[in-house]
Amino acid sequence: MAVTTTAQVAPFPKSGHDHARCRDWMIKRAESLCLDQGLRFTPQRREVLEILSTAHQCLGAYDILERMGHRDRRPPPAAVYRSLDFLMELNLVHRMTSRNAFFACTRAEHAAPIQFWICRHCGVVGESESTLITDEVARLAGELAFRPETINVEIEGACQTCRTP
Amino acid sequence: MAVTTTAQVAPFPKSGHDHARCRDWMIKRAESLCLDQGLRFTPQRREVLEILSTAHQCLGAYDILERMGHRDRRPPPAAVYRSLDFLMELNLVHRMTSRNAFFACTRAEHAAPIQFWICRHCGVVGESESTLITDEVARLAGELAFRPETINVEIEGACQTCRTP
DNA sequence: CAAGAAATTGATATAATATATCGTTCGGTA
DNA sequence: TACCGAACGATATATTATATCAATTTCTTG
Ligand SMILES: [Zn+2]
Ligand SMILES: [Zn+2]
Ligand SMILES: [Zn+2]
Ligand SMILES: [Zn+2]
Repeated sequence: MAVTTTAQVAPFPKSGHDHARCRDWMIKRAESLCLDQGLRFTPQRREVLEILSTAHQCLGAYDILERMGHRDRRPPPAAVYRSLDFLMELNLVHRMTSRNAFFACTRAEHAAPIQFWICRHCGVVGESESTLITDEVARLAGELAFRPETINVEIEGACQTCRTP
Repeated sequence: MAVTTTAQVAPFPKSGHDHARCRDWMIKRAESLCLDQGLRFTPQRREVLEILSTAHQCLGAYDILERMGHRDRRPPPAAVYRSLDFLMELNLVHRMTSRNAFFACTRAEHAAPIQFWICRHCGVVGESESTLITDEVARLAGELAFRPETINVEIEGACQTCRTP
């Protein structure tokens, strides 16, 4: 495969965009993905993904929990983690390790390892997919005689919306 | 400043190297750094750094705690976190967010943001300093209209020692 | 449909990580 | 010595995550 030096950049979510549309798209994608793989997109898993995709930002597991089940009939913590594990396995949800938080993936495909961008002010998360970074990690790994298995890149800062009031 | 496409790579700690020598070097560096800046390198802070630099791998805050004070007279959790905060402020210690763990920095200077490499088997941590990755992050940030403030790159995998038994 | 297997969820408890608060001690300085 | 601020001790609590086992639901097969 050819190694390109250009990166494909995912759009950072716009400030005025329609969250409901995002959410519907992500839910439909989850449905078809599960259908294809013979997996069950249960109501609980759906609810977790709906909450994350509507929020469109990082949420902690207990933040998600608080929004589930309409006060009564709230599931135990383990249920949230189980749903999150399921969704992360399918790359429908990612974990932001620097915040112990989770967010819904906005990309159609994951061709390569991705980079996460999170705004400190509004908590909105963007994703990019730079092959250049991936290639450089591979090159460094060679020098270090290290075999990489997972690559985690998280950049915190300020998004455009929060810088231009 | 010129932008180079080569990266400066820190040595990954060798399997047979002398931990005591590492530790002594790190302690001396901390001493001189605190002296320069008029900061106090107290016995508690020293003990935390000694533990981390001797271990030469990621340790959780409570792992560090267990090794402090010789069973009796063990400080409370907050004390460890206070020392870690102090040491991280000086870049003498880094936090591995994907593991909620801490390790002693092995570099003399931090010219640029660094990348962390951690072996899943032995827990040993290496650091690299790739300007290429930093530059690419800056370029992506421009496209995303994002202002980066912290860049966290963590690569998990297998080190050479653990792959060649 | 009935029975059994497998996956999912509920319920409870607990582990692991991190912070808040406040009073005391320690170090340097006037 | 008296003072001030940094550091520490003590206690409590918050936050994040997992373990275990029983109950329920769903799927499979006869
Ligand atoms: Zn994604
Ligand atoms: Zn923002
Ligand atoms: Zn370092
Ligand atoms: Zn190793």
